[in-house]
Amino acid sequence: MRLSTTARYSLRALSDLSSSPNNEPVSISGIASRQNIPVTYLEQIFGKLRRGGILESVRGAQGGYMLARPANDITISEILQALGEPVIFGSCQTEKGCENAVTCPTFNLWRKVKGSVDEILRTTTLEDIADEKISLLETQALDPERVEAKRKAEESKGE
Amino acid sequence: MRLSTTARYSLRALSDLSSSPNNEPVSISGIASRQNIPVTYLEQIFGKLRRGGILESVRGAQGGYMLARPANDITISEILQALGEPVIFGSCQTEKGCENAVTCPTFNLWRKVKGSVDEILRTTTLEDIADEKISLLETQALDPERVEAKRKAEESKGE
DNA sequence: TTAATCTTGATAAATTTTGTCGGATATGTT
DNA sequence: AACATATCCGACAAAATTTATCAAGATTAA
Repeated sequence: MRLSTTARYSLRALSDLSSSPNNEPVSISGIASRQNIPVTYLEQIFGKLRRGGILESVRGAQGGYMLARPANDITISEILQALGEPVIFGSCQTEKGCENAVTCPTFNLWRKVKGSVDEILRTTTLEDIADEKISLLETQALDPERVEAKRKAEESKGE
Repeated sequence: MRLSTTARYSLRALSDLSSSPNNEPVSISGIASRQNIPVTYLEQIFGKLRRGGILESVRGAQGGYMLARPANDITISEILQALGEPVIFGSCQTEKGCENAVTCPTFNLWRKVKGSVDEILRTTTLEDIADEKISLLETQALDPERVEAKRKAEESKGE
């Protein structure tokens, strides 16, 4: 269960893009060199993002890319969707689905996990990550080590 | 962002294993044929699970595998860990980590997502999935389509 | 002893991801 | 018009990962 580098490149590139002055197209080569991403690879990615309605482009000299909408109106979920990187945990969750979902013991588990992840991705916008608006408290509350420590504390209390 | 078939095979196989009468070792070939998993592949997987403390084995004729602990004491998180399938979303979350986590705009996002997923995997046991104990209500509340529908309903209400 | 079964390591096949290349098209600037 | 800067597109290549197979060995019940 991991995130592709395509997705990571994309978020970094979009973050870079959205932190530059608006209304002016930004060239791929600039972003690529600042973010240390292969130019030709980023071209492909931006193509997808454009076709997916995340970016708009201006061709020709002084051209480049810009956000199709304000950063606070673009969710991470949309970005991943435009990249064709669906969040899938069970085979139940592929396009064609899985005929034996009813009897599959893991169906509900993956449904729950996917729902939880989707919830976060759908409520986080590009602006949030560009401005690092995600509350540190919020992330700490979910920090595995802290949760584990808390669990153990309660466990030993109950004994 | 997807789950490997190794992980899916494993959960199905373990689910099969834990639903058979205790104390008796179950052969790989039996599980493989019931669950339609390549025998030799399942051998590899069970090897990892044994070394990871999830399974115990009995060699020789009438031998096979059995759970090293009660099913309600084995979490999904542990299983994935034994398989060497860490839940990783940012490069920040690899073993070696990522030196620029402090300035990385996506660090907090992936930390939050990972925390949320880990929380579920850590609190769900093998028994839960074998018995399908995960509440249907719980999964429906997180169903993407329902959440989306709800969101839209509230949106149009507010206009 | 024999048959069943796990154990291990190497390797092969398949698939996916990541990255490259060549050329086409568009457009501002000189 | 000529040129420089860019996006655009499809095919391809390289690398990595996942999935699967194979062969030979070790263990043990019957």
